Amino acid sequence: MSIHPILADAAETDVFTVDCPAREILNRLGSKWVSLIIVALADRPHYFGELLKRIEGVSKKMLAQTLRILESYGLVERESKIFGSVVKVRYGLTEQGTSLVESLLTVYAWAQQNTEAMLSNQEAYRRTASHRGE
Amino acid sequence: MSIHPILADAAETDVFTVDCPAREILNRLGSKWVSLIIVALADRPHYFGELLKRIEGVSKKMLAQTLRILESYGLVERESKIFGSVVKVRYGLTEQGTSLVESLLTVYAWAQQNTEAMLSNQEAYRRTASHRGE
DNA sequence: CGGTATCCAATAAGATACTG
DNA sequence: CAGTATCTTATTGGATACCG
Repeated sequence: MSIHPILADAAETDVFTVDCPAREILNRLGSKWVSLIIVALADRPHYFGELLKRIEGVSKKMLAQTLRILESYGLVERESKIFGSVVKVRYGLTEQGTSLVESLLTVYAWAQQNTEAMLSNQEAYRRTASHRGE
Repeated sequence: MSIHPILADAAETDVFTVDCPAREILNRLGSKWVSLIIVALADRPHYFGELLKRIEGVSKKMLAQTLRILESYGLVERESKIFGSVVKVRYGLTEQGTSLVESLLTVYAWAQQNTEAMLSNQEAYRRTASHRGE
């Protein structure tokens, strides 16, 4: 197998280097809620409350905090809308944010197709237990 | 924009659900070293020491621990080889592990192309500081 | 509704030392 | 060389309460 072109490119802005900025970003994308929020916004913008309900398990704190980070990166944009006396805030992907969706969905699809095999493999691995003193 | 087919599929094994197994896996993949190790193994198998040197910043502990997790999932396989009196252990991707590489590299490529813009956007965002009491 | 502030728990990760 | 064990620190995430 030859070296993948993207991997070859990586040798210049080397992700394997400690001070690679992209490595920082990758770590951010890997945080518990980031990709989930981006994927949740993939089809259309959502209001804060909608996201809170759609993404089970996320707290207001984490949702707000993560949206703030994504906004700072320019992946997500806020829009306040007035409804009578209440203000609702709608979040949507920017063009840059949208450009990430396709890649994330590919990983998601992979996860959905491979999770079962991975988990059963893991169980078999544990039963072997040649690596634990039990 | 219509709902992406993958996202539509997701409605069944719903990633937005708290007990979605794929969500757990996705979180695992997002941990600090997992994707980096898989990408590092993309072109060819590596010995433990090679990985330790290639992936800057990783400690022996984290490398061993993460490799153990990937092995348990069946994404990575170990092979011990005898060289005279010393034993070297070579790690390589399984077929399943290889099937993940392409998706990961797409995200990596995106990160490398967008990191600069994101970081400068973030700096501008901080300067605005309309969200901090300073 | 859409947040913030504060405090606390869980987990991930790092340093260091030791082993076959 | 390729780890493991132990301890400590850093980072994340969650619960709760309060605010405009």
